[in-house]
Amino acid sequence: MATTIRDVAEAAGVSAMAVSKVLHGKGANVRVGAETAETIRRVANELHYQPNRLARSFRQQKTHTIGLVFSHFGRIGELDGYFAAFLNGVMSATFQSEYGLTICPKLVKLSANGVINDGRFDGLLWCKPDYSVQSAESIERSEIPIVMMHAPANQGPNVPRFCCDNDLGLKLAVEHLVELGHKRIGFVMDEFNRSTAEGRARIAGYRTAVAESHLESFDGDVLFWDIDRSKLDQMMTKEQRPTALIVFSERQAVSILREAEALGISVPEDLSVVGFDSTAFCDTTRPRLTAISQPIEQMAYDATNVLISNIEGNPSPSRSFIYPCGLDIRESTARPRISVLR
Amino acid sequence: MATTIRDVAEAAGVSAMAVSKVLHGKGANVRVGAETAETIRRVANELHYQPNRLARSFRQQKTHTIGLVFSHFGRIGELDGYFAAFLNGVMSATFQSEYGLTICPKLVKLSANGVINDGRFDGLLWCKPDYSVQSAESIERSEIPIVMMHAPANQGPNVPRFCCDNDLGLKLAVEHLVELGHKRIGFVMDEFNRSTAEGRARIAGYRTAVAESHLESFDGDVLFWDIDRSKLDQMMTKEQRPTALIVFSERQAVSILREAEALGISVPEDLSVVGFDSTAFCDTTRPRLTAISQPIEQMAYDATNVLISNIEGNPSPSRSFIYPCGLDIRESTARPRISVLR
DNA sequence: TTGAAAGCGCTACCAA
DNA sequence: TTGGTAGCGCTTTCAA
Repeated sequence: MATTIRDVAEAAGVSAMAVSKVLHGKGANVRVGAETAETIRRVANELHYQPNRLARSFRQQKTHTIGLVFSHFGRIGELDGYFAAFLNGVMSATFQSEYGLTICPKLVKLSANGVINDGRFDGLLWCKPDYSVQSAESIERSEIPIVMMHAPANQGPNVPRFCCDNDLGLKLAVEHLVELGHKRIGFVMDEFNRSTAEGRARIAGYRTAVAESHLESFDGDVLFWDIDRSKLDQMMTKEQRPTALIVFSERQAVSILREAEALGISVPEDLSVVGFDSTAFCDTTRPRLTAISQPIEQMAYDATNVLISNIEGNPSPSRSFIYPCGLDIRESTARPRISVLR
Repeated sequence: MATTIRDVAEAAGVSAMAVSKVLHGKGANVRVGAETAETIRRVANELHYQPNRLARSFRQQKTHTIGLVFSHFGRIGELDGYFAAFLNGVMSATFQSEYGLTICPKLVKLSANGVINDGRFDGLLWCKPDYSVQSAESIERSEIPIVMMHAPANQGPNVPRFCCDNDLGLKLAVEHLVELGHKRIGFVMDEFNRSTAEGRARIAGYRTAVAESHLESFDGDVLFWDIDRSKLDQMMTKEQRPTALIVFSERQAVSILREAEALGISVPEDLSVVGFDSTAFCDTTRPRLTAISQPIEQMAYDATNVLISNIEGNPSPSRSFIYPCGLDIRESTARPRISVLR
């Protein structure tokens, strides 16, 4: 069995309290002389004493661990920089403050119910939340701080939320394309994100931007693409086809690039493509991908730090943190061919 | 304060034991009638009873959590598929068995000492281990199972270890290049991995493969590149320059591709490049990257499952699990230009 | 079929 | 300057 604080105390001829004080600085009133302290440290070392973190956490009601919750936790994409950037931000903040980071299974089913108040975490970072009633209730009843990533400002429970300015991002993308001479600009996303808060926010941003640029909307301007891959082909063979597509994510944008290649549509000559989440990855595609940027790592870093502040009793007012989007122009966008413009 | 098992017991007019039995099946000797059980469940529900996992873990000495240790935990690469594949394997195994997964700070400094026996984890997955004496001692003294990833077979502590067949991988790469007509093949890696077990294994594999193919070794055949970027330029402007480079990782291979582009060296015409870790990412580079493959996700999945088996008392014999490498030929390798062959 | 008691390892609180 | 006591929430063990 592992050496306990009592073993050390006994061997050093002192009380358990003295050991706790010397090794962990606990026990505000307790004072220990320099010699005694030295003995305690020596004995602890000799016995290979290892403080039991579980017992300490239990006693102190403080685990120094943050839980990471994804509303849908499938696979991590190998093909985009999003998760890496996100995790880099989260890890750098948690590790700076010497917290641990735990990723839990089954968070979907539980709607985080089982995780919010089970004592394991000092706080929860919730990424891409859904807004089921059940979740909202759990969150309201939470005894630990919660912070949300990619949660639009004006819905859901009242916790700090971090989000990029989707409207701005889409506006920049549409304006860039319009400047190049595009008149028919489509938006492509996967079926899943149709029900996501972020998905809806981006569709809305797209429609607003298109309207503000006085472009005509057209049939199938928002394409849900992952179910039926032939849709893209159908769309592109129409007489009046879009000359540019804005795509929900890097990953999906790459799929579009490949699909276009397979269909003999050359990017950017026959079709301009804009992605979302401009990471280093966009420089590796061919052609290099023009993309809307959001400062993912910074957002994750800030969100985690706000969470930690809240945990440590410096509450930030529960409010929304909105980050501006940018547009990184690379090679996948260009003037449309005249022939296509009709 | 949170509802405890005693609150429930009191409200239901039974003992705490009865509640524990009904809600968690604990207490082998305890029996509870169907009606009483129903009452208990109802009351627990009404009071929003949430079992305290910390207390349970503490009592049972079982946390249902696995610790993830990296010998050097800097940033996750956004530009390669390695980490995503690794984490996908680990997560899918942990979550299937309903374990949690914790990533800890400061693992470098502590050499995992502080983490091995502090009660937080049921087992440890150690990735890319170094072999300091300190680490070895900690591991020997560990009271929980440990499994190692990317640990060569015949060195370090006696725990299950998972590794790819680096010799085979390098052999395949060299043979492929020799078949294409290459005579001078270099190996490129970063300074850090020089001291890594895996780094040394790959250098050794490279040298063996080159020798077996009866190629002459040459000055600077193993290039440590990240410190001094001009080295590549120097090497490529030599009269007798390598016509092909095998690179330690995807990420570094991409850097080489870019550097070559910047220097006006065209790949694969003037220089063939082979990477290590063939993930989907290699299809997105330009030119698409020929790469040595190892089944990262499968290895991570298997390693995690072996760890869980060990935790749950079905020890696998502590032995090495070696996975074969393959070679995925894409576009970054070709016959060398005659002019270069001299 | 049920309950009481004891204690996991540690630290807040109170007493000396 | 030091130590004892009690108890965090739960479950193991023993008694009824």
